[in-house]
Amino acid sequence: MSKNTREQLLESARRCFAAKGFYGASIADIADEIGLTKQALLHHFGSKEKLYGEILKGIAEGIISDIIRTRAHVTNPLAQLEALMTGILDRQLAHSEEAQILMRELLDNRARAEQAGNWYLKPFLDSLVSIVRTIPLEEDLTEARALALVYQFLGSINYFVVSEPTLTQMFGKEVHAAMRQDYSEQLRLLIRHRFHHG
Amino acid sequence: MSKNTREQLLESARRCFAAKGFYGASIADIADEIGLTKQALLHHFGSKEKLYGEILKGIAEGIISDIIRTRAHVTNPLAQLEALMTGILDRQLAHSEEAQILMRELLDNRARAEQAGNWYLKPFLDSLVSIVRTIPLEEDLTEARALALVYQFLGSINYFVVSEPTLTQMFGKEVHAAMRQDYSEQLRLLIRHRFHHG
DNA sequence: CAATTTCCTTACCAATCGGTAAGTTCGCTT
DNA sequence: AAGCGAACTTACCGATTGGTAAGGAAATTG
Repeated sequence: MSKNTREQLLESARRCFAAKGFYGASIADIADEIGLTKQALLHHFGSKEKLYGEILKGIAEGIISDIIRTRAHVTNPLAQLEALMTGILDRQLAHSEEAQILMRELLDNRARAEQAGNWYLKPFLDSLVSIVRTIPLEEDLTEARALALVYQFLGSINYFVVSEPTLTQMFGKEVHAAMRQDYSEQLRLLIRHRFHHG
Repeated sequence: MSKNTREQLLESARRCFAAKGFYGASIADIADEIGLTKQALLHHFGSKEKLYGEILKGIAEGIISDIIRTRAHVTNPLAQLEALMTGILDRQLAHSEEAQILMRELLDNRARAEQAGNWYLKPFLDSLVSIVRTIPLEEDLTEARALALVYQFLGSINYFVVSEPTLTQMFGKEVHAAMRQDYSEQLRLLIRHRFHHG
C-alpha cells in the first residue's frame, strides 16, 4: 500500500508544482489533495526539495526514454528530427503538467543558481544537435547554430503547450481545439520548409 | 521626488518578479532593494497585486507601442511579419525580465483563474494574425491556423530568451553568445522558408 | 503662521510556510 | 504473544508572508 501512496503523492505534487510553481505550492496542499497531512508527505520524501527533485528526475527519464524509442525506429536524419519533434509535442500535450514544470524550471533555476551540469535534459539536447548535423547540407553547422535551430522548434512546442489556458481564455475553446489539431502538421511543415534548400 | 521612488520600486519589482515569480518575490525584498520598507511600497501601490498589475500593464504598453511603430514603417506583409518578429526578439533580449514575467504569467494565470479578456496582449496577437492572413497565398487560412503559425515564431523567441541562464550553464558563455548572435538571422530564415511556396 | 497632505517609519497582526518531536496505529515477523 | 518498523497523526516551532494602525517629519497649501 505504501507504493500506492507514494505514487499518489507524486501525482498530486506534479499537478501542484505545475499549477503554482515550487514556491507557490505548499506541501500541505499537495498532501491534502489525497487526504493526508504534510507530515505524511515528509515521511515519504524527507523534504520539499527532495520531492521536487524526484519529480524532475522522473520527467527527464520519461522524455529521454521516449526519445531513445523513437530514434530506434527511424533512420533518415530529417525524418528522425521530425518524428522526435512531433513526438515531444504529443507527449507534452498529453502531460502538460510536465511541460509546465520544465518551463518553470527554466525560469527558476536562474534564481536557484544550481550548479552546472545539474540539468537533466542536456543529453537530450545534445542528441538533437547531433541529428541536425547529419542532415544533408547542414553538416558544417557550428554547435551554436545547430542548437539555435533545434531550439526554435522546441520553443514553438513548449510555448504552445504552456499557453493552453491563456489561448482558450482569449480565443475560445473551439479555436484552441483547432490549433491543437493543426499544430502537429504545422510543426512538420515548419521543419520541412526550413530544410528544403532551393 | 515621489515619481522617482515609484519608478525605482517598479524597476526593482520587475527584477524580483522576473527572478522569483509572483509568489516567490516578497514585497519586503522589492522595497529593501532600494533601501525602503515594505510599508513604503504599500503606500505607493496599495497591494502586491496592484503593483504586479501595473507592471503587466507597462510591459504590454511597451510591446504594443513597439509594434505600432514598426507597422508604420513597413508595408509588405511578409516583410512586416519579419520585422515584427525580429523586433520582438531584440526587445525581449534587451529586457529579458519582461519576457520572464510574461512567461510566468502564462503559467500562473491558469492558477489565478483570471476572467477572460483580462489579458493585455490579445490585440497584439490579433494584429499578427491579420498580417499573416494578408500574405500572398495565405489569405484563406483559418484563424486557428494563422494563430498556430504566429505562435510558432513567438514560441521560438520567448523560449530562447527565457532559456538564457540554463543554456549558458549547459553549453558555456561562448556558445550562448554565438546562439544569440545567430538567432535573429535563423528566425528570419525560418519565417522566409515557411512562406516560400514551391 | 497654521493646516493639510505626501511620504515614510516602527509596531503589530493573523496566517502560512517548511520542518522537528513525539507519539499512535497498524501489519508483519519471530 | 512480544517486538518491531512502516505509515501515519497531533502538537509544536521559528521564520516569513501580505497587510493594518498609528504616528512622525517634511513639504505644500491656505
